[in-house]
Amino acid sequence: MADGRTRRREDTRQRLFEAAVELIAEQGFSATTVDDIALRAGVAKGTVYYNFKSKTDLFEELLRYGVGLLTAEFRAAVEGLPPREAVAALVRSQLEYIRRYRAFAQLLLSEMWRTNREWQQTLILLREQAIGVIAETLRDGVDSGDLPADLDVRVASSALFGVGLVVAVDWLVFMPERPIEDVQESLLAIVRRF
Amino acid sequence: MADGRTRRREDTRQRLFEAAVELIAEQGFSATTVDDIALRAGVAKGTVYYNFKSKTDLFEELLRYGVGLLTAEFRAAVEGLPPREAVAALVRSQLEYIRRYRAFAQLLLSEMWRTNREWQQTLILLREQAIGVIAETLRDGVDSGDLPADLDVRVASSALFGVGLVVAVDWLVFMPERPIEDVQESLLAIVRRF
DNA sequence: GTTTTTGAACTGACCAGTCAGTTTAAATGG
DNA sequence: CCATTTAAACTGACTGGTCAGTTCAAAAAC
Repeated sequence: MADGRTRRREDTRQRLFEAAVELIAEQGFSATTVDDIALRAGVAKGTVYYNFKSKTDLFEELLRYGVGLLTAEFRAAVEGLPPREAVAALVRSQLEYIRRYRAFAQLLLSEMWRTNREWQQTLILLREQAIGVIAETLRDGVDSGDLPADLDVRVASSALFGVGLVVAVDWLVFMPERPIEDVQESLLAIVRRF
Repeated sequence: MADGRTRRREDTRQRLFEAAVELIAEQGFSATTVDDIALRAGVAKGTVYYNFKSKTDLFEELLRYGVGLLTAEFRAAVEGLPPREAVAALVRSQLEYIRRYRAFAQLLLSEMWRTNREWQQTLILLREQAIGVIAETLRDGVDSGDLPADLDVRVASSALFGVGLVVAVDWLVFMPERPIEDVQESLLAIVRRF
């Protein structure tokens, strides 16, 4: 299972992910060359094609991987919490996730609302996956009466997701010196009405 | 001033802007070719280079033009209004602007939080220009006591701008059937605490 | 007659993807 | 143990295609 080969390969894929996510967040997908990615990851170009079908495939797997992590954190964060606290926990975990994987968040922000790209379907699916966890939480809150009955769950959950993303990335890009607690507080204040 | 020649030229530039903004919003800057832009604008490739120094130059002028329009609308919207109404007017005019120039808004959303692109400086400057109008309005509100004295104007104005952008684009991309009044109301609800 | 646009041809840089060859980890077997 | 074999993992030069940007003569618009 964890023999030297698979370990080595996992390590290579990880390094390729990291290199790709940074470069694509900085420059965008098309402006990032496979040579760049290989160079930053410290591997040969051929290795990229040994590990991934194509540049696009690398990107799609990267999206799946990153959103998978986020979704898992969301699920862990709300586990067993009553609705209102669960919402606060969601906001907190989104912020922490974005601080940790800032480049990935920038990449999502850049690509999430585009149209007509080849990976668009993948991204819409992943978006629904992440927003789905938020929606479940809000739904529970509405059903249990903790949240207002007239709350439009679909709208509220996608707004929550989008607002968190943009506020967090804006924070990291333009006012990184600001402590995370402040940002948490501002976001929760904005969002407390849910 | 407005003779037939300059008018014709303005018209050509306008068509090039429109073609470019749509294509770049869909695909990103690098993936959009000058041939594409000329084709969609219904113009020869040579015309692009007669009217603009380069592809990058076209893009920068486009950013300046689009943000200039937004800033002008902001200014017109707050003209003579008391602070709290002015904030509502800002939100409303941002939404209407984004509905009208959806592709440009998508483009801003994609490019605004990137780093290391050639036009990054231009974009930061333009961002400050637009956010500046919001900040002035909030500042006035704080000074006159209509808004809480402890409001962090810098943070609040950039949050206001970012939240409006992401909520509006999300609306147009994922729930276009939803009436603008609903979205206005949700946004104002989120933002009313300012 | 001047400005603007056309359209086609051309150049040179750049880049995704390929593939024949090399290195490395681990399995085999003595 | 150590030597040999195997195939997985990686390498990097190379190819074929693409595209930004240039040029220009001729036409169209004013």
